[in-house]
Amino acid sequence: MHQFRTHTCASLTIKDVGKIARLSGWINRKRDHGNLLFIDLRDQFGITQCVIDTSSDIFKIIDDARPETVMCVTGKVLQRSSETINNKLSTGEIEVNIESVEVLSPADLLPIQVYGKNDYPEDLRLKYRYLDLRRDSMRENIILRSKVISSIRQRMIDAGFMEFQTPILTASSPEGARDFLVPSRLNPGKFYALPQAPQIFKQLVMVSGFDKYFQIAPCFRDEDGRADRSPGEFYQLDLEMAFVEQEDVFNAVEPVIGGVFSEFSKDFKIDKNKWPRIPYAEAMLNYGTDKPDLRNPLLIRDVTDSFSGSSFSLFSKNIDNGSIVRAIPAPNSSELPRSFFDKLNDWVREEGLGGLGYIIFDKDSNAKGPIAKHLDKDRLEKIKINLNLSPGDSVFFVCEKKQIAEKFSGMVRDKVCNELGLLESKTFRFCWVIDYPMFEQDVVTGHIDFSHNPFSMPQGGLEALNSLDPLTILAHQYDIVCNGIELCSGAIRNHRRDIMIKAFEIAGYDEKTIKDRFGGLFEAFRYGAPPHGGAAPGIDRIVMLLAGTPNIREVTLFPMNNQAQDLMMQAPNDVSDKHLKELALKLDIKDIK
RNA sequence: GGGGGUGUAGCUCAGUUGGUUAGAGCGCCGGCCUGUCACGCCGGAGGCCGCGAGUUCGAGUCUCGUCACUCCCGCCA
Repeated sequence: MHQFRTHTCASLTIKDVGKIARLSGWINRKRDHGNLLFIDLRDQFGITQCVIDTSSDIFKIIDDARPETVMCVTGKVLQRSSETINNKLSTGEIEVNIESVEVLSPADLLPIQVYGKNDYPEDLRLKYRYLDLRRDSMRENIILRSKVISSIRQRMIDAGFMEFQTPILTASSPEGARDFLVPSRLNPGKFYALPQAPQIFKQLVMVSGFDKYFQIAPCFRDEDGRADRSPGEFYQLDLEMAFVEQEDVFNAVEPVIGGVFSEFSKDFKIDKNKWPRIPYAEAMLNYGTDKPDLRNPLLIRDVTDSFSGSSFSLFSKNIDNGSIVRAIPAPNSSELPRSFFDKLNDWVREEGLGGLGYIIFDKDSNAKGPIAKHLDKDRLEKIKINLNLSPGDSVFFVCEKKQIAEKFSGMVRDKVCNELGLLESKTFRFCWVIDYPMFEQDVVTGHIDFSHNPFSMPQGGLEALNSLDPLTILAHQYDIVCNGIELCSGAIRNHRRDIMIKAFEIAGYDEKTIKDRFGGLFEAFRYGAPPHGGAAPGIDRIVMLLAGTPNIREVTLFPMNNQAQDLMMQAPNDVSDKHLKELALKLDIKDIK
């Protein structure tokens, strides 16, 4: 007989009755009836009830063992009587009568209970992560993550992509987030950086002549965390393809991500059709964000015309000074109490907006509310048509400079949707947001810079850069958004030195800057680079959505806390003077604290 | 770096207007119990009320500061 087990804790069934079985696992739960003792033995796969009574000479060993003790039990598989069957367990029709036992590893008193559904503070859960991971929900999430990654990998391989590894110790990149630095012993005073993404490497893979590349790639960025963003590190499905147009990338990525969501989302609806392609400008108008949640049916409209030159001077004066008015519909809200409108108004004020105008169209389509009387019939009618309003609907107005109006109209759209319960439930709604602007202007300094990343190909190529207002040039740059969450970012890359030089020139950088910052890639483009493009879906966020959790730590094996500390490993940690000396480093922390 | 929330037993939480010995459930320890599977019943241990000042005859409760955790803003090409 095997030293540890003949079966897992989920595998014994009625068919095994009468066999001698050996199981190893953790004591999930003890139920002590004095002369009769039940043990639920647990492993990754399930739970098997084991039973022993006082007549046995090993009773005391088991009676003394604490929950989470690891033990190996051997005994006959017994059929349970009909009234003692437990339908919640796959093994609920049988139990193992313990005839011998070996304690493989005793457990001390537990800082957090494994059994049960209690919540525990996150710092405790992180410190004792191995206990937390034994609990059902964490185990299920981590197994889901493993299956999702395995499925993604298989789908990519089936689609003709090849998986490569790119360096972890690499050069610091001047753009983007702060780098994690690693001192070089052999090159004193110099540092490696951990890659923020394998961006340049994957482009070099294309230049190297490989046609389709992917990698489940760790990415390191030294930025503060959020609920949906680990401080430090996260994983992307990094992919890149040669000789492709934008639609080729979409047609490669859509079935992989859509397929994974179909495979692992139990009772959620998923759009089987081609995902909508929403231009950035359209997203900012209709949804007030470049991360539109399509489960929300409300659409924002521009109603600047309807207020321009009206007797509602608060808005019309602002319009004269360059503000615009955006309107958010609130269907079937005319009968709601006054507090519904006041609360929304109070809320936007707390968020920093001057206030929120609104008009209520009652059941007879009469316009009510503080600003209705300032608008004549034609203006009101125009608003109704513009927003497709019916009697009984209301509409909110944000009057501000474009950027602020977009932001707040988007926030109000979300809020109204939540308040009215309009969010489509149990569904994943995907879209591509396309046609991002290539450049943006700093509001304060007026400086023009890349809006997304400098590697994207401008639409219209060199000619566009030479002839158009930079702020009107779009990039072959795209995101996947699912339920209002940015899942993926990608682009058709700029593979031409002449276009790169021009694009950087517009952003105020000379050729030397390109060489200094992206010398390896820029040099590579001298020797024949294929047109290429790709994308990088975030693995953690995909798993979060599928697991139904808003917190990334729930789908991460060993996460750091918000201060970027690993409470279990106690990282980051002090290092010895010897270690520092070897690296030619001296600490000087007083100026920072 | 800024703002919000939380901090009482190992854990989840209650604690009235500032007033006697700070409570409950889970867990732990002991006892009883041969069919439970959230087993049940009886008993017990366990408290720097995050920490430090202050107001007060008196502070878990009020004020200020500070620390920890968390959420958000900044940041995340």
